[in-house]
Amino acid sequence: MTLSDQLKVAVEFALKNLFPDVEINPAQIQINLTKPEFTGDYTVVLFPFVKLLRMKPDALGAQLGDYLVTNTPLFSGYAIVSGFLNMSVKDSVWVSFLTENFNNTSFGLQPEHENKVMVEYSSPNTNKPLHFGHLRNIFLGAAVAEILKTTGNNVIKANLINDRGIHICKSMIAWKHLANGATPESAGMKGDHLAGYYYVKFNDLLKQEVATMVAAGTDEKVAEKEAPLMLEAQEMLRQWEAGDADVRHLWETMNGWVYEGFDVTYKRLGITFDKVYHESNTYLLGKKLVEKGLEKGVLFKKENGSVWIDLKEDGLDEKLLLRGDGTSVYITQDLGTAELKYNDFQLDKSIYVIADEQNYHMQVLKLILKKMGEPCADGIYHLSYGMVELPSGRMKSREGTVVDADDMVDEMIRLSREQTEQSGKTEGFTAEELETLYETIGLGALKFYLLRVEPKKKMIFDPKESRDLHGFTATFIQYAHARICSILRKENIKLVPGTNELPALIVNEHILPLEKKMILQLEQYPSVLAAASDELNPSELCNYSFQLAQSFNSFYAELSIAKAENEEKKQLRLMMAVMTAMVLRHAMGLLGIRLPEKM
RNA sequence: GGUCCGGUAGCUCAGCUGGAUAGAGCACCAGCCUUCUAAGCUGGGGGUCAUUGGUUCGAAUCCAAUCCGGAUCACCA
Repeated sequence: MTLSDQLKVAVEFALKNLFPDVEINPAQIQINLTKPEFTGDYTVVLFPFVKLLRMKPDALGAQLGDYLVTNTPLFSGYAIVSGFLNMSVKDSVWVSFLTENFNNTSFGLQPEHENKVMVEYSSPNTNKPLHFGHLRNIFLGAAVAEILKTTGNNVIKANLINDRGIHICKSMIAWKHLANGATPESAGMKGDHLAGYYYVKFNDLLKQEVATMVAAGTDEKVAEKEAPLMLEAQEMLRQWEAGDADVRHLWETMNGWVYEGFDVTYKRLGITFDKVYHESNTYLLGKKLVEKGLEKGVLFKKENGSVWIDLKEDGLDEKLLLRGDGTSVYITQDLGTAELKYNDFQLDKSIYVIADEQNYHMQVLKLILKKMGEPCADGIYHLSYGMVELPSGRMKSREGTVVDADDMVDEMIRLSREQTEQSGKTEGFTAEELETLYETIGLGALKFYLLRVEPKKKMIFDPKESRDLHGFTATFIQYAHARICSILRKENIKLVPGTNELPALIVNEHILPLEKKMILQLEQYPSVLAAASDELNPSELCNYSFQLAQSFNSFYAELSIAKAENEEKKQLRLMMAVMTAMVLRHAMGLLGIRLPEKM
């Protein structure tokens, strides 16, 4: 239990004892951190009780303060400032918190339980390489999965690969027409980039066809639907669903290239999955569900054979679930996948990390499953995040403004190399260690940049700002960690969790403000973790870690650890340093960001 | 038009289950390397928390209306 929680319980108990006749609602007890400009550590807000008890704030504060100081072992004193009761925590409490926890590898973690949660993220299409928008998705999903584990959940990380559909057929057709049998090897390209190249080519050719038809007098909308290439793509999709051997063969070959390309990128990003789903395997399940829905009368058929659901009662519209020609649409396969996931793992919760442009789609998906009485419906949760935009506006593949994921990673690593070399800090590393360091810094900066903003907010990716390795960045946190490691090296302390040996001590000295600020922040970590998990919000860990590193840097500039005033102080500060490094490592580790020991 | 999301410093963002004088980073200005790593530290300027009204001891935070920006409402995925 955190100190803040302990104080809350103590206040509740105190009020009950002091005023046994008055009913007090525990939810009204408000504990804040005391603002730095006042004396004290935690603040009890007195106003809610002033009215209830018909007492003046000062009188109430004095009674409550006296009670807490006398009847709990936590506080050394209190001060009342305009309706706020500021409690000062005993130095000995801070010291024992440190001694008990500085080396505790499960600090902040909650016990495991049976709750099964699937987090689906990444979910690429196999017609083009990963781009910058995918990176926000991937980092967010991976981080949320790790964060959920800290609160004891049994987490399954899943990737759903969108490997079928008309868009896939488009790159296949362009490849057939133009590639002359090119392979990733012969073209010297990553497989995903090769497929993406032909996807773009298809759209170029289609545009030409449409332009020709419009010039010949065809209506533009009609031309877009009836251009020969478009008809060819639709025909290919039908052949694919019918299992045509040639089409399937080409499809398998090209998808194989794309997977090889994705694997390279995932590996580089440090991203893994426990389970990979392919929509080519799930869309038929979706079709079966649609049939079931028809039998149940939840769905209905129109004259041309297309299948729909009526959601007007729920304030939505009619929604298409199966085309007139019997082929699936986007939501058909999603229905199947939802059911499959649930049956595979008996999920309590199924989290979809998907951009907010699909809020409506996800709302409809959940509603349809619910109406059909599928048990998987209740656990579906859409973790909706805002799109990544450029300062000039939205990224569009057709306009070539999409930032490629592989290029972005290269650029960040190149940048960290450049800045490390500029600062002349390359001594004492082997060439191999330097490469690792550049990757750690570059990738860390990229992940942090994308995770530091609250997920639901749309974010602007400013290439200039993202190049900055100062301030609110992973680099700042990595640097603080490297400084701690440097100190510990000199003191011959190895930073291996659970093995740090420092003498337990009783410090009689006064804890200085800079010291207390750090210990107080360390004490917050469990509640920060819990909040990040509750809200599925990794940015809380970014904010917290940055503030902790900031406090350490201030502390570091003012007070020496190695040359502390006496041995007791030195041990105390070493414990603080060890614990800070461990907490930073843990928090950043959840985000997939490594902290170097030297930089 | 309906629904959903956002609007806080020049820029990017915290703060939003109501609490003290609204915080960071970047940028700008002035200092700090003979002391554990200056990718750092210290200080400074910079705000009508979109607007208006309401709720109350107290509103950036809650409610209502309005304005601005975005997403979405396809036999695309």
